[in-house]
Amino acid sequence: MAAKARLNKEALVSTAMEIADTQGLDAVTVRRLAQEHGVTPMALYRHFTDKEDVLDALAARLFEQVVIPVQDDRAWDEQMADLLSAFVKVLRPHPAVAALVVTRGLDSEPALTLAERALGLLASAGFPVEEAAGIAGAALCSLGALVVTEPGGGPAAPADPEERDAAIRARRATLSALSPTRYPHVVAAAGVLADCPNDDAYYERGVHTIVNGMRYAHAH
Amino acid sequence: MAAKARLNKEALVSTAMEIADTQGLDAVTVRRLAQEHGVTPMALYRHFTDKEDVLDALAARLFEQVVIPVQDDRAWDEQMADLLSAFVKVLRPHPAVAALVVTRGLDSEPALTLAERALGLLASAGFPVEEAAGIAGAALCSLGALVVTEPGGGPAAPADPEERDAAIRARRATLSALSPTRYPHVVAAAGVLADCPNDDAYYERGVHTIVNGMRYAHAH
DNA sequence: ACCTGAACACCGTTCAAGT
DNA sequence: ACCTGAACACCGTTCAAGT
Repeated sequence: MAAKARLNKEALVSTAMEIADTQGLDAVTVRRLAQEHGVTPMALYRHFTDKEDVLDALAARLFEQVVIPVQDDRAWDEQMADLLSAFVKVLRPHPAVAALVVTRGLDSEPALTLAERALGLLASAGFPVEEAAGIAGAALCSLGALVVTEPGGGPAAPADPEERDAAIRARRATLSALSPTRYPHVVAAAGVLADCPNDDAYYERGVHTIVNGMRYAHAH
Repeated sequence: MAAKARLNKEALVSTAMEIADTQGLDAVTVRRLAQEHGVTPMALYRHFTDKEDVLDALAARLFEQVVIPVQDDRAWDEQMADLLSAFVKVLRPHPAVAALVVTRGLDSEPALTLAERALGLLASAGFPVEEAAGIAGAALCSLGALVVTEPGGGPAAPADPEERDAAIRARRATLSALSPTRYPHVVAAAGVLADCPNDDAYYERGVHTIVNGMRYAHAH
């Protein structure tokens, strides 16, 4: 990662992504990013106006990677499920960065292409614009929230697998030690709550929950 | 806010909440908190192990305030809607702190009393434990995500109303200026997207979307 | 145009010390 | 037991300067 060519924005975002994935979002630092590229911190300010701008670019990179499924003649809800699944697929490998999606919303240009598609599907279903906007925004943010809670996710992620497992064990122990009379269901679910199995089934359920909520709103 | 009595944990959390609400989450600082109580930064470390611990306490304070509705003999889904509404009611005045709910999950003791109730309702409906745990966690986090996107919400909130309005105007201008051929639906919804009306109806829809997703999963 | 260097006003946190 | 004070290793960002 030594300074080879000229300082490049895309490359900077890429290493920011790597740092976020491995050390958590808090480790993404102007100075750290500069150092990783063998350059002075101030050199970054030629490509970003702010640190905020760096994080915006990081979130935008996520949206860029979404492979938006081609439009076909299936029902709107089936296509919506595919669209949301494509989004989740991109978010899952980057739980720390998913927090940015939740807190920053859909400001970048790549995010808007995704939003455009979601709004289009809702419009084809007959939703009024105001309702569609609220529903689409909520859906995308909720999916972000789903991914953020991935074990070892979040802004201050313990990415070290050993440390991660220790944290999960500690959590399960705390939950199991709760009063079974006051928290019967929490204690019963201690195992699942401590290391909630954020597997394919978990996310499929999340997507289907959201799509079905849309179906419900559609049917009044 | 001068130093009167001895340094008090509850009072510290209260001023942390005020700061978060008015200046955003980033303004919540160990040094700032100490200064506000007329005390040295290190004095806080008698009440909190970490800055993380301060933020955990801040999130916990939110869960404490939730007035959990008393159990009655209505259907599980109606009671669930009330429970989630009670949670949203507490989150709404504190959009910046809601981000902590999303990223930190349900670790505190007050959060677990809320989770216990949600799990109980799902169990009474006949959901298997693993599924119930995933659904309940996702529901609460999603509601947090809904509130975080409140205009002027999020960790770096421009709480100054004048600045907030300026940001909204700027966003609407950007969205309206997009290519209407590439982003027809986004442009059409520019007004709503820029200052999405996070009113009662918006949150009611959010709650109902989630509850109905549960109903769907229940019916397979 | 692109990058450096020194400086400033902040952070969280340590360690040792005071009362 | 509770708090202070000085210090350390970090931040983001400014301004002026170099090539």
